[in-house]
Amino acid sequence: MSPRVKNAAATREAILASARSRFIEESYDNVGLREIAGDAGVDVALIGRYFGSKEELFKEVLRAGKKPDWLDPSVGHRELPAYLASLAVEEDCADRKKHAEGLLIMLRSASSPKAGEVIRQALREDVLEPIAKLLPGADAEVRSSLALSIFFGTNVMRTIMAVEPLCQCDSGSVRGHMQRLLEAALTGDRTA
Amino acid sequence: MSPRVKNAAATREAILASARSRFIEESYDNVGLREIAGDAGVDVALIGRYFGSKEELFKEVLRAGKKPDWLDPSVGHRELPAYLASLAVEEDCADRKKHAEGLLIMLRSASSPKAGEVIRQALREDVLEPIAKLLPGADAEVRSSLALSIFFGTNVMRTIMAVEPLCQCDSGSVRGHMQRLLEAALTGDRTA
DNA sequence: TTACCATGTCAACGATTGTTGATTTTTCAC
DNA sequence: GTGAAAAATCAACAATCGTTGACATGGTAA
Repeated sequence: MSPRVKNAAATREAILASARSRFIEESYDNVGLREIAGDAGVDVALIGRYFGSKEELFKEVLRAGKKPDWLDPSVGHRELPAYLASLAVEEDCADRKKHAEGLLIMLRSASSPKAGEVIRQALREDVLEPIAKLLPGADAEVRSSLALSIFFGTNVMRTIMAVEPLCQCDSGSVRGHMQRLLEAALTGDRTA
Repeated sequence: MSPRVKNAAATREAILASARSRFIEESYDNVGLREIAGDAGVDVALIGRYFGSKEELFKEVLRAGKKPDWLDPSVGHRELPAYLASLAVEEDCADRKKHAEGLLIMLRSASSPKAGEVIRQALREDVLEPIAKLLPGADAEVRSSLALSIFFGTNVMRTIMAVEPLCQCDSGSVRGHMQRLLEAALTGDRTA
């Protein structure tokens, strides 16, 4: 077959985009390099040439999707639950949707030996610590982790387990539930 | 090598036990039949003979681990949060530990195409519906799903993502957090 | 003992995977 | 236009996987 037009930057970007799309919908182990290459309209070997290995491609997908300032510092810790809840169900805002996809990528491939360590580090540095820095109190890290538990838990049920009651639920309702749970997670009060 | 003692029931059980142990600690795709057979001290081919295929072996692991009456009907829906919270951290009670392991198996392999459908069905029939049946109110299924979201979420963070603040946390503390979140999930009140 | 069937082992298949080296094609400077 | 380098393709590798059929071994009833 006749080779495609030559544009290193563009094909690299195409591979990266295809990889991201695949990793959003399937686990690290269940995504083949040939699928990614096929989506990008490129031969498999190019992935090795541009990214070295599958693991490094995955690393690059994570790195390309992250934004250091994703957590708007202007949001006080009081508005954080609503903010994180909207992050989970927002379809309009491209930024939030992209960030939610990034978390979904981590969730999907979390139990893969190859991708696991990369994910754990990215989760710690890019997600957990920024949230914890916004929280007052001593056990900020614990509550930050709990908040992410809420996010991952609902995403497991909705996206991976495809549990109908939570899938068919309208976005507003889901957002309400998540906000309530996030408030319980972030404010460590024991009013009970 | 000289064949082992011949005991069909025992070796079948040994394979099942080894498979369960492996599936608790690794994803469906990352567990090889040769590992399972090795743990059981058995040739790989025996797995095929006794269980047909890897997928059916996995199905059998799930089926063997389930208990129809795991949710004590005597527990009122008021005590349910504490009951489910203890399920997550209990190390003493063998029954609860076993059931928690079963949920962990589902969580670990949830994003595997082969095991996914089996898991979704087992989760619906054996976990979600029993909980929902115990809950009063109209949206019992939704709140049941939310409760399981809490369980899966914290387990993702603690076991799969290995997030330190939640791992090093003492069991009592984790149980307290989970109970608080489960109460928020199960009682759908909007007191805010 | 001897025949027989259940039980267990061995070896290999076909398919798929990530990866690599050689080859071809395009692009661009001279 | 020509040559060299970048870009892309092709072909094949080695490893692993689940699976299967042929073969060997054990227990057991006649």
